[in-house]
Amino acid sequence: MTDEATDSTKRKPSRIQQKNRKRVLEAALDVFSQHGYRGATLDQIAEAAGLSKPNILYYFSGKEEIHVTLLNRLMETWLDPLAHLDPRGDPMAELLGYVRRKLEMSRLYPRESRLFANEILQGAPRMAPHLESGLKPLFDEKCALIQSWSDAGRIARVNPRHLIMSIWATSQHYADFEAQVRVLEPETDASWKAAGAHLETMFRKLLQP
Amino acid sequence: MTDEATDSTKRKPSRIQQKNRKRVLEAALDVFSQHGYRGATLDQIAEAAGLSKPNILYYFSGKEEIHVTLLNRLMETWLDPLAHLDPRGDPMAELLGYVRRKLEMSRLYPRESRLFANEILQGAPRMAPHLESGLKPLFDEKCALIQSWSDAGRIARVNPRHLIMSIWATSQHYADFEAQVRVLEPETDASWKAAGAHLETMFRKLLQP
DNA sequence: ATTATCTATAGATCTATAGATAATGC
DNA sequence: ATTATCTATAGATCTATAGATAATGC
Repeated sequence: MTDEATDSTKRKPSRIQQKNRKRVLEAALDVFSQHGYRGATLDQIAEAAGLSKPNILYYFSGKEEIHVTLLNRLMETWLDPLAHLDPRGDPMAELLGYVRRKLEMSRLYPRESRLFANEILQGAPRMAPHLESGLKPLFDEKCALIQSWSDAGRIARVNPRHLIMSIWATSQHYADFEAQVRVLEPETDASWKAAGAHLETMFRKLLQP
Repeated sequence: MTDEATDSTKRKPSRIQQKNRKRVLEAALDVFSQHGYRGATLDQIAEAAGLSKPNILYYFSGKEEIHVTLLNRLMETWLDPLAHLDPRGDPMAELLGYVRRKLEMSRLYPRESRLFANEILQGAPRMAPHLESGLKPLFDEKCALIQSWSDAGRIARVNPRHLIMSIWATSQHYADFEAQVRVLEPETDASWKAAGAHLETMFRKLLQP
């Protein structure tokens, strides 16, 4: 037998397979992050990907599979900064570093941030399981870590859950509400710098023992 | 002449007109806030309003008019807490009061919060003019006020624009990301209390001169 | 031989309107 | 007489598939 033992229906993806699947996902990220799941159409994705609509459905079984694939891929990237909160590091440095990395992700990956925001905003219909299985355990673990730092007096007394949520809220705001930020503070570059300084000050003061 | 001088095509709305328009708007708030503009359908709105679909279009000229009407109405309510930031009050009390009122609005009007979030997230296609004409002047005015408080040493040195955005981000997070908050912190009542305490502490520390 | 792409279109879903009928207010 | 509601449906938009044709890899 020459099959790969795991699944006889699966063939190794060709070069073109891989490349075109990536193009579709890249285009879909654009479209889904801007219009949400239902607001996005295969036509828009096809146009953005430079492929025909039926051709897209040759690579993915349907609209939903594209969306789910994106969400699954992003989950990991998205949790990465939190996962790197190091129990052995200096608490203040670790937490401020986390804030910085999180803001950096908003700056560099605003589409990813908006894709998630859209999904959560609409009740997380396709991501609820992932939140339970992926996010929650990590969240609980890091809350315990922060709690231990707080108990040991290495940072101020603070509610770990709401601390983390505040970090998410403030950093993601700049990506998710970009259309509003742009109106209120048109100087983009300066704005990101000022945001970083502001968040560092805010969380430093909050956490100072 | 017996017409009302302003617009001869307009008649005073009947009792039923007013009541049914309200029912439609109430239902539409439900549906739009959950699915976004394109994700919402007139069928869903009609169902939620308990009216037939053509009947809804008897009261509104189309889907877009319903959405725009909602956004226009909400803008005022939404800006109200910021508008009440009083130059004559005690700076710290005013700002912490603002935080408290803003969080309260998230708790009491999560659908309104999500309606706005959806609109902004998708680039504010139907609200950009309102942001410029309604939000921006008020925002600039209050930023100047906060700056003057900061300059006078009555609160700590702080970037007013990013302070306000942080207040928005943290308070609205609890409404907009409710689906996620629910997973991570299932005890709803306790969560709102803890959120209030957390935000008060955070902004008090930030603003303490 | 297998993989990739295209044209054409089925079938579902949605917004909106036409036109008839019922309810309401003088 | 005017206002409100209903049935039926036009016309647009969308997802997905069928089936033929072209390109690629042994």
